Formats: sequence, C-alpha cells, structure tokens
Amino acid sequence: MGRSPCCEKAHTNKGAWTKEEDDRLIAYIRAHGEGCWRSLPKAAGLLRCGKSCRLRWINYLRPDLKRGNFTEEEDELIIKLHSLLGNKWSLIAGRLPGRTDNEIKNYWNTHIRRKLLSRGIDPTTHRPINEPTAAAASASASQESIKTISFSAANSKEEEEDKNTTGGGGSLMITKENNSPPATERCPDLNLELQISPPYSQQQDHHHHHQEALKTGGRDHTSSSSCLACSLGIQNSKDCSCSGGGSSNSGYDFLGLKTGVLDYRSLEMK
DNA sequence: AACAGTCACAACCGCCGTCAA
DNA sequence: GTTGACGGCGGTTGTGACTGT
Repeated sequence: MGRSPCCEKAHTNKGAWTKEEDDRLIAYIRAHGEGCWRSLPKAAGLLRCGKSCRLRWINYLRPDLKRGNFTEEEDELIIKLHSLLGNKWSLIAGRLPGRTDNEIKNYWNTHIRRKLLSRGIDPTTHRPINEPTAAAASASASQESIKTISFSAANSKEEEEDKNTTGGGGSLMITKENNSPPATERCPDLNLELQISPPYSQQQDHHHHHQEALKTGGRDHTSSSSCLACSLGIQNSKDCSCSGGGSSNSGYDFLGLKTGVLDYRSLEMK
C-alpha cells in the first residue's frame, strides 16, 4: 500500500553540496527538466535525497535567481508584504522575482528585523514598540473603522518596476474607511477584518469582477471583495471570514499573485 | 597572531496537505 | 476508505566568514 520510499536514507549524503554534485544536478535538470524529485537523485547519479535536490535547485542553482544584495526597494516591499502576510515567505518570494523564500527568510532574520527594531518598530507586529498590545489596538480599531486593502495604478518608481517584473498588480494601498487621519504606522497589524478588494488590472477581460468592484466605488467593497483567507486561496479554511466566498472569489490577483491557483510561483519564478 | 563574539546563509528538520496505491 | 510517500513550507541549526579586542 502507498508508495515506495523516496530514497535510501542510509546511502544519502548530507551537508554542503560539492561542485560535482551541483554540476550533476544542473546537467540532469537541463536535460530532463524539473520532473519527479523522487527519482531524480538516482537518475542523475546523486547520493542525495530528492528533497535535498529540490532545495538545492530551488534555493541555489536555478538560473533565474538574482543573488546579490537586496535593494532598498526590495527591502521596503518585503516589509510591506510581511506586515500583511506574516511569515509566509513563499508568498512574499512570489512577489520578488529571482528571490527565494529561503533567501528572503534569511534576509529578514538577519537584516530587516534589526532594521525595524532600530526604527522602533516591532518586526512581528509592525507597530511601534512602545504601543498598546496589538490585540487591544486592533480591537479598538475594528470598532471605529474597517481597514481596506486595495490596489491602485502604480505611481512610484518601485511600484512601476515591480509591475514590470511581475506583469500584474498595481500598488498596494491601505486605507481606513472613516475620515480619520491616515494611519501613521508604516505597516498595520493584520486582523481578520481586513477586506481585500480586487486589484486594478489591465487585463480587464480576465477579471470582469474587478471592474464591478471599481464601479461600485470605494465604500462598497463588500459585494465583491474577499477576506484575506479567500484571497490567498484558502477560502475553505477556518480563517475565511467572508460569507459568500466560494468559487466567485477564485482567480483574484492578490499582490499580483493569481490566487486560487496554487502554483503561483510558476507565474514568476520559473 | 590568537581568540571570542557576531553575522550571514546554506542546508536540514519536522510538519502538513495532497494524492497515488 | 486507508495508508503512506511526495511536494512544499516555515522554523531551526551548523558552519564558515568577518570583526573587535
């Protein structure tokens, strides 16, 4: 019953990859593509677990990786995305072509955490460090207003560049529904009352409902917006807070990702 | 020069959802 | 319907490089 084991663990190498192993893996994938990781090590003549081969390829050997230092624009984008998504490194990586989830995770832990702390911002909650607890703050915030995340046409250099590289999206805007002054915090903490309205898209034919949302204007997002869970393609999860949900929400471009399509990375990273 | 402390990042580990048998 | 491997993910660890004393 079930499948046979993926590899003979007793006969696999561990630790750093050698140049020869790298060359073998690259040569095999160039010749055969990213097929079945289970059978790859044997076929490529590698004494490695398939999982290890996959990681090595994705995080280090893939030819479309950018490598090198992160730019200031990438820094800020990572911070923005992290404030919205939390430690969903793969989702964040999907928004940064040429970067891997592992690379971003490492970069966050070594650079950005410290950067935020030096700014007096809690890297976990993205709120000023000497502020009331996130729970209390969000409770009061939810009483007075509903925060809405929406997209508008890109207007900054960073966003322009981002749009070019990802082919989707637009800028991310976080607004409050009442007339209170703009939130001073750079990155509001996430709560389940966030509403995601569909992004503006130039591929309007593919996103008819996007137009509908735009027509309804700023306040009336509820008819066509989805909760964060839905926008991330997990509308059946316990985190889903929208009522209608279901199939009508599938296929939104959230953060430029085709949500509801699980292989979002294939859009940008492969 | 030697040592300790810190940093940076590749790689591993363990968990989870999916799906083949 | 059940079992267990696969693929993917986030968290953690190991280790070489760098810096300060």
